[in-house]
Amino acid sequence: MGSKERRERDREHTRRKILDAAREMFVRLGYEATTMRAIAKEVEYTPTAIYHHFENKDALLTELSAVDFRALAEAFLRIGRVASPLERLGKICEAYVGFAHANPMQYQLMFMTRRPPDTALQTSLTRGDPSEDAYAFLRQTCAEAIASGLLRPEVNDPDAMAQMMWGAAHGIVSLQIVKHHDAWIEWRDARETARAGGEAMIRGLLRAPGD
Amino acid sequence: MGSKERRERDREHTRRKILDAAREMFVRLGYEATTMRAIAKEVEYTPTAIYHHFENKDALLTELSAVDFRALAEAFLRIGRVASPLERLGKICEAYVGFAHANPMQYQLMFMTRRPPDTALQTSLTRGDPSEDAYAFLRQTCAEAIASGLLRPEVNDPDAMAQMMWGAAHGIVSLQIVKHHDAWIEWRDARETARAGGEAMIRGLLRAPGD
DNA sequence: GCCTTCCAGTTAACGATGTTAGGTTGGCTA
DNA sequence: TAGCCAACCTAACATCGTTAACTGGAAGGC
Repeated sequence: MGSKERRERDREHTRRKILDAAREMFVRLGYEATTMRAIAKEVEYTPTAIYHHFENKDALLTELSAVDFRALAEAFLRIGRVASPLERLGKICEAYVGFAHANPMQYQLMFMTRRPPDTALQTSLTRGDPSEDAYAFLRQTCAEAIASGLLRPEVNDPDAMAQMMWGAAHGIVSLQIVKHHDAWIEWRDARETARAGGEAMIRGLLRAPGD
Repeated sequence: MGSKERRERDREHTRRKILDAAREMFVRLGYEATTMRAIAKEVEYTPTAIYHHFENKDALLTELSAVDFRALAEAFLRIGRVASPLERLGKICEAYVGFAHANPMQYQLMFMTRRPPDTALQTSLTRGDPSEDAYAFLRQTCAEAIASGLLRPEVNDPDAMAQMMWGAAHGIVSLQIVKHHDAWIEWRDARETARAGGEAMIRGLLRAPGD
């Protein structure tokens, strides 16, 4: 006995090896440029062996992305609940841009690539739970900011506000990921730009003083 | 005589046909999904014939993108110079998001796809000239806004400000292009979100009243 | 202890892709 | 009229993701 467990462990082991190799190559070369054959060679298997562990190339990406989404949500969770919603919003922006800066390729796969509509991601991640879903965390913070009464009366929709804040941060980092080679633009540091942009946007949402 | 001109006209004609077919299919199916063979079939040529008019598939995309970049710059030019820089900034934001909304696939190819560092785009478009370069137009408007003295003293860098504004608009529209299928987010209308976000950001850059 | 079953992994192949080498043809120029 | 050149074609190459069919050896039942 115990053999079944060992088999299962072995299977999990090679599965892990494939996943690790795929991650490394996706990050280094990009998704399109890494080949199933190259991944197989890296882990010293035949290309077809991968298909015994994953449905197809996209499934590799999907599984890796789920890990990254969770990592981002965890980075948000580390911000904690101590600060005021407005302070927290600034820290979320900072953490988000820091994540993108540290993992540009993962970021590209997570937020800059159109995926087929229904991947296994749906089932793998619990949506709406702020501990696993970064958007839910952001949205909740926006809702608290609105509830605090510090914001202008016309900003009363947590989703609209979350999408505004997310968009501002995402736009700044993603433009640089795509275009930072275009030397005809004098690019400023993305983290600094995002910080200033986030601050400006929050300030612009604030109820005018003495109102 | 005149035959040389006719030949040239013919060449330009088939070149145009190829370009048109490629544009239509890129927009309808996306860049990766449209095939040189499919384009060739559409214009009733052999795949190899395309290579007599364009270096490769990427060159098709590059040439089409140059047209789109010019179209965007023209849309900006139509805003004119009448309004105050701050008003103009709002209109730029509106025109930008409108363009993205009207041509999502082109937008994706222009601003959401990493391109090889040096394409022929460099030579085809005059950079820095606001009449052909949308970024230059935006930057100049930011510079005028700064010069107007209405903004906070710490915002004094036209490039940083331009990248902030651009990023905010780009982020909101590009997130929706990539993620609007993810039904677990209650997406708000991108144009409305971008309008409100742009307004908020400009307001947040303003010098505090009575300062 | 033997026989069956299962399964990780293999070999070989399929169809599709972007692209190239090497013709062929038909009109222009000298 | 001879030659040339540009436009286009046929055939093919290397590579891609993926599938069908097999193999070898261990697991499990009798």
